[in-house]
Amino acid sequence: MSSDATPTSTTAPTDPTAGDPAPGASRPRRADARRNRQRLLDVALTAFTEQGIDAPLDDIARRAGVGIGTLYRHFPSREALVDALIRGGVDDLCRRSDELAGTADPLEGLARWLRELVDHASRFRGLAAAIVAAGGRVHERHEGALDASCALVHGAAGRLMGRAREAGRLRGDVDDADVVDMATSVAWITEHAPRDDQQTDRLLALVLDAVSVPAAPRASEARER
Amino acid sequence: MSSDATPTSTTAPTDPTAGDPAPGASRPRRADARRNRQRLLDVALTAFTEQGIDAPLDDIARRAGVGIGTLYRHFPSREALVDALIRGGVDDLCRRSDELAGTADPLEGLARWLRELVDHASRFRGLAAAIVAAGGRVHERHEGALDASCALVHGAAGRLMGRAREAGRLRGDVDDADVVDMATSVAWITEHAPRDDQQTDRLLALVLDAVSVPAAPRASEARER
DNA sequence: ACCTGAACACCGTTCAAGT
DNA sequence: ACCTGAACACCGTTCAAGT
Repeated sequence: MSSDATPTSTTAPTDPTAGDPAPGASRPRRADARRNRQRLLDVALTAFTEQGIDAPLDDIARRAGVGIGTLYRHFPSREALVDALIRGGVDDLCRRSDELAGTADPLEGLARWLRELVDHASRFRGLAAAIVAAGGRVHERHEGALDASCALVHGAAGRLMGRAREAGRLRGDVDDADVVDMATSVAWITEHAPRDDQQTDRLLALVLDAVSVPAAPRASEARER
Repeated sequence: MSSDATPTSTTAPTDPTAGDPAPGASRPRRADARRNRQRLLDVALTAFTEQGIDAPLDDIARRAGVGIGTLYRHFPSREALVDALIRGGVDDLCRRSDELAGTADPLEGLARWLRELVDHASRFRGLAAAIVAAGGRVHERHEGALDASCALVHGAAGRLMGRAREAGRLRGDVDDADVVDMATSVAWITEHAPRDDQQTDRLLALVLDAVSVPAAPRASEARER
């Protein structure tokens, strides 16, 4: 409760992507390093929330009371810092995907989840763009720090979409990644061109409408021509 | 033919927004100023095409053979430079809107135009984001240099959408600006996360599908409940 | 093992001095 | 009326020197 947004547990022993060294086992850090890392995360969260994802890094280091070199030691790129901040939210989205897989109406499950994805991508200015960029950079050598989180999100989305498709409620010809991109771009639009309060819901409803199949009219055959 | 992309005629006497001084009449410039301005535009077009909309301005000035101050004198902001470059394309879009208003199927006219809008917004990296940002910044005091172009685009889109709506082919509850934003975000997605060649068409088809009403089934009444 | 901050690079923007 | 470029500000990133 002290900080309502502890982004990552500082030592997640089974974090699949945290370890640069022996994968899987993130060795214990020195006490001051742990403290510095956590301070940086706390300050960065505030800075990104206030100023967006491009907030100056030296500001963050200074406000956290560490040298700029320490920031770079813990987070070799801005993206790595962003990833550490959103990792908790990504985990939440994965969990929610499993929960919502139990929804009676599979399309409603997908709809709710996409809405949570949009909220997630709206956490700070610039995040939606970073997410989409990570999604479109799978084949590069310099792997982005957000790639793993991005893959998790796409996986979670895919599970719900597979279910909706099996139930005949999702169009067979839509690309799963397209749906994730479109939903993320709803967050991006709302961020750059906020027009009114219903905008996010309206746009998301449009996306869902476009990719879904109406509830079966008679449960037998429904020729669509 | 010397430069296949002369972005603006250097002295458009009736350009509605070019004149900072007496509106409407852009006074004749000195010969060297005209030349410098045109050189800057030529170089900027190349630079933006190659490196995206964030290409360094001093590079552009140097390659154009002028001092950086000259660039700023002609284009007080990066956006002003971008606007000058796309103004021709915006005019084209407005003309095309009028032409396509003659299409037999009003929905197809809209579809074609939106496809051209996407191509326009894809001209250089970063442009789609700039367009959406301009569209969402109408109420600010520091008016963006792209605002006028953006308004023209929205106007052109609105004409085609009004026509489609009158013909009963566009859903009554969709916001015109939403459609423009969604189409532009298609360009943005393709730019950041290019997955395959059909992506743009696929995404745009989704958007159209979401906002359109299927061709009237029997021409009489079609209760939607 | 970790921290520090000076040093460098890069880019945007202004403005005094010129023609 | 227009051009120039030095000067300043700002930010990212590295790395030698420390503990």
